[in-house]
Amino acid sequence: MKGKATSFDIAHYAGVSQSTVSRALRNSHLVNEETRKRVYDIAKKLNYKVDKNASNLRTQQSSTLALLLFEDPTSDESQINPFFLAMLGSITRACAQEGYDLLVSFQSASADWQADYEDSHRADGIILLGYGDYIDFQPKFKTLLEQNTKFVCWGATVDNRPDLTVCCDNYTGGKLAATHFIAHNRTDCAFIGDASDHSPEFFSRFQGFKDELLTNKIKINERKMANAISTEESGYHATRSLIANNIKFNALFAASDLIAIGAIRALKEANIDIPKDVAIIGFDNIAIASYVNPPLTTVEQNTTIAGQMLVENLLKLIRGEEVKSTLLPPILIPRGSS
Amino acid sequence: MKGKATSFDIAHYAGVSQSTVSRALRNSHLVNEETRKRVYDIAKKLNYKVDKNASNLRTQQSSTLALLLFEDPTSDESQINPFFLAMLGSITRACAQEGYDLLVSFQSASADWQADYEDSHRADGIILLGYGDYIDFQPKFKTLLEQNTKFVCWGATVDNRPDLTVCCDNYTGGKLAATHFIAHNRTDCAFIGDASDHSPEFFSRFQGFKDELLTNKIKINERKMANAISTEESGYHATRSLIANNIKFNALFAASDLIAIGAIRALKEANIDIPKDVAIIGFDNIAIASYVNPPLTTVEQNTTIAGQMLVENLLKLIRGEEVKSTLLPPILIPRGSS
DNA sequence: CACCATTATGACACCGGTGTCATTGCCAAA
DNA sequence: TTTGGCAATGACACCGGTGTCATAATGGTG
Repeated sequence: MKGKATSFDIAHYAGVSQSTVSRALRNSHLVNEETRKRVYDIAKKLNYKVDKNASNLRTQQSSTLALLLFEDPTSDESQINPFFLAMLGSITRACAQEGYDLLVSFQSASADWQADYEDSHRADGIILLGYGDYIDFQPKFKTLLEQNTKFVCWGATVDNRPDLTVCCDNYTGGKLAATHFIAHNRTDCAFIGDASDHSPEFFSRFQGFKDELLTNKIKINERKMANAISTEESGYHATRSLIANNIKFNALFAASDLIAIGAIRALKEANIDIPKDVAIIGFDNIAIASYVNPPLTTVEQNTTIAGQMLVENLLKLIRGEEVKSTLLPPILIPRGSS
Repeated sequence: MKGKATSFDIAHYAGVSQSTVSRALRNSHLVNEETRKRVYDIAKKLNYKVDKNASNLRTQQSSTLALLLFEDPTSDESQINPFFLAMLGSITRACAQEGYDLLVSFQSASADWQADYEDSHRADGIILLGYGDYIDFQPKFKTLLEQNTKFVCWGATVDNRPDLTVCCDNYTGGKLAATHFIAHNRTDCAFIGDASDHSPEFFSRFQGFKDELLTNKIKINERKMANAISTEESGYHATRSLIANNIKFNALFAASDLIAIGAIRALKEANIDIPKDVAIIGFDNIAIASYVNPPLTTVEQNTTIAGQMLVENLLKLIRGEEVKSTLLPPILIPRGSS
């Protein structure tokens, strides 16, 4: 046998028509049990597999989802944010569970990625995953909506369409951090992250943090805030600049664990003890968080559930079912750093 | 316009035949420059994308590679081995660079995964990635070879076909660890991993370690060896059992970083100081390694290069080019734990 | 025995491209 | 004027399935 077997080959050996083979293999009730079995056996013997391209072409769907990972353009090329890797893992699992394949692709936010995967019928829908400056995304979201592309995204809000977003309740997460500091009498707070609205997730975390402090009549000094993107390097430098400017604080809320880990490095270098001098709370609960020294107190986002929700909601969209907006509850994980 | 635009729509608007549209969009020199431009403009306006299913069906190839990740069946469901996540990241990048899409899928070693992706024309080739008991794999490798499926794998050797394997030089890596211990006068060595040949990678690491010690007239006591799979938990328990059995050693070589990290936890709990009482070396250099306390000395496998080599070799196989066997050089990264 | 419903199957168009071959128009060489 | 060659394009089969409609065989009923 040269090349791979087709349904015609099976039809030939089974002495039936190709139509019947196709039906038999899809367990149509229209085919005789005995015939079905004969076809199955021959298919197995020939190592036959349905040609997905032909099948997809005819049925106009692919049983495949595409995951587009947007990287922080400034981040180190060789390392991927562990939080997204964890998400990738859970999304892969969720897809497998639902019988879908997953296409994974890295994208830069500025590129022309809109709709490429879905328009070309490579995927039935798209999952967008990334921190970053979501302002770049809004016009592209519009294009996607216009073309009726099925997609969901993590974190970013798409205007007037909360059903397209799966997101941790970052605001409440920020409040949890503040509550924890207050309970431990650490009220001289600093924040490292991005308090502007370029990064809506970091922004919400900060808002929750600030508001909870205010509820307790504590104000956060603007000088005790530094910008950082979600990398260890960035957290390190932001913290160093606070220290260099002789800014004092006894509590530090970092918008992500990577930032927090960078901050720990900077503080240690400056001989500032954690948690005695400064208590630190991060965000995400990436795997590393429990292994750093001291172990990092953090606000957990459950990536397993997040991945499931993204896949589940996207499939609902594809099937035309109603989707409710999804806010995942954060949990504070107290460890040695606070 | 209902539904997505096809090349016939473009042909209609451009006043040419569909054949010409197809040629124009693929930059055939057979089409007039002016026509090409007109077709391009209309395609852009209609947001046209070539239907990959139709295209793949006709050309009998998919510009897609499949990555099958085999998990240690006993490992925690929710966490993925960070080393493989790093590999996944680099493979994704390498694919993108070569203009290939990547299908990612988790598999259990025992399942019927052979050839599914390639036979169904979803992918042109397969990358197999996983630690684990490769004995399960051998019969499946045979099937793949018989069916002329294009594949490469990480770590596992496929009989008589070294060209199908990309692998770190684990033996040399093991020697590096031994050399380092000897240089620091730590000669009372323990090993945690799997010294049997169920796991060829761990086995080679151990062999290299043992042989280098022997070269220096040092023998490793069998009682100072414990089995573990590549998880933190497993490393923790293996180390605890050594301690419980009152086995003494001043150097510990762990077959992977996760094992080493588990070992660190067990040793700390037993108030054994690292590196004063026991020096530790791991293997992989996962991201966490530099953040644990103390920072873990380890033998690095360069995941970026590894991913590139896997993709590159697979593409060569697909194109029918010759592939040489690939052994990647390990590097010892000295840190605080030794 | 005629009639109809039911079951099992075959024939065929179709999905949207790609590749081959035929066709047309035009210009230069014979 | 005829012939040959080239550039540009169109017509059409084909990739390997799926879905629809037509058809054949079977059995039960009046």
